Amino acid sequence: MIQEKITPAPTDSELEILQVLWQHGSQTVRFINDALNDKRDANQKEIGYTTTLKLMQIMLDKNLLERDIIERSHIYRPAVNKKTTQEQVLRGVVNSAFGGSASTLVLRALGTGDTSREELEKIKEMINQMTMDNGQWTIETTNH
Amino acid sequence: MIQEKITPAPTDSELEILQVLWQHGSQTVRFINDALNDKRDANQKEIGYTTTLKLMQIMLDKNLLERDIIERSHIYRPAVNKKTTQEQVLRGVVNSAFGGSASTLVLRALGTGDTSREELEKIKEMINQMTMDNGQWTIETTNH
DNA sequence: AAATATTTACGAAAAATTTCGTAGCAACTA
DNA sequence: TAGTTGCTACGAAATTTTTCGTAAATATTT
Repeated sequence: MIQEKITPAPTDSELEILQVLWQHGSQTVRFINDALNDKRDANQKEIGYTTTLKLMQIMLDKNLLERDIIERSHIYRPAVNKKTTQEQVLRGVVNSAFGGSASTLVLRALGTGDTSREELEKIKEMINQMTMDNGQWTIETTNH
Repeated sequence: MIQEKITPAPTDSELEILQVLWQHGSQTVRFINDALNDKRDANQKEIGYTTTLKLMQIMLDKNLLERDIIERSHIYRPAVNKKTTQEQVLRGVVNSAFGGSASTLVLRALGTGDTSREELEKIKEMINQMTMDNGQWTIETTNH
């Protein structure tokens, strides 16, 4: 489960596109653009179609996306792994805002109150199951 | 412990400066600039003094910093709370990379293996101590 | 067939962020 | 005092990220 090539960390807009693809699978530019605009506040200006298109072409170039051409329409899919990318983003945040301390980030995240009781239980259980394998904590990854 | 004014989320460079100030207290531009360069990789180009100066002047303007003038030298201090700011950053990341799910972020952060056994224990204990107060999880905040 | 609509390519503008050069002022040094 | 050093102010360049306009190709509709 290693990232094949080294890809630059996605920008914020790129992450939004990746999220839609991770959630909905391979899709057209049109679908992505609609999805992005749907979840926008109504007061915000819509993202133009060509804006999303251009962004996705750039991502193709950066190897963040791949695509198939079907009937003149391009179907894009993520070229990067969700988990790996999230970890990459997290590393960046831990360094830029938490002085390198992942546990401080966790404490802070738990403290925001956005976590439900069931999720807290899940997290506790996960901590219990974590094991030290060759110098690294590992855990049987379930799907999240 | 509420942020006095609404300040825009700090940029990455701004966060690095804030971290130095949170850690070392009020300091001069010179001190900050040295600190930033110290923790840089040797292969990277040094950050120029005026670069840091300008950034801090911008931050002053944005109300991210305040300053005193002592003997012609300016002493800067954070104008934003560390915890509040970290939560603000976290909210952004949760939305941009984790589809709004704080618990997924926590799971991911715990899974990176950057957390020591003691820290995991601390986190477990914290989860146990968390209580539901008027619809929000809260915890007696110790210092982190 | 003509008009309309959809789609991609792509240069370039716009916006946001980071970096630096220069000037000016005060203090210290030789 | 002349020269050097260290500081701030600030415009502007450089870079990165985001957005859009226009053109070209192909399909769809009337």
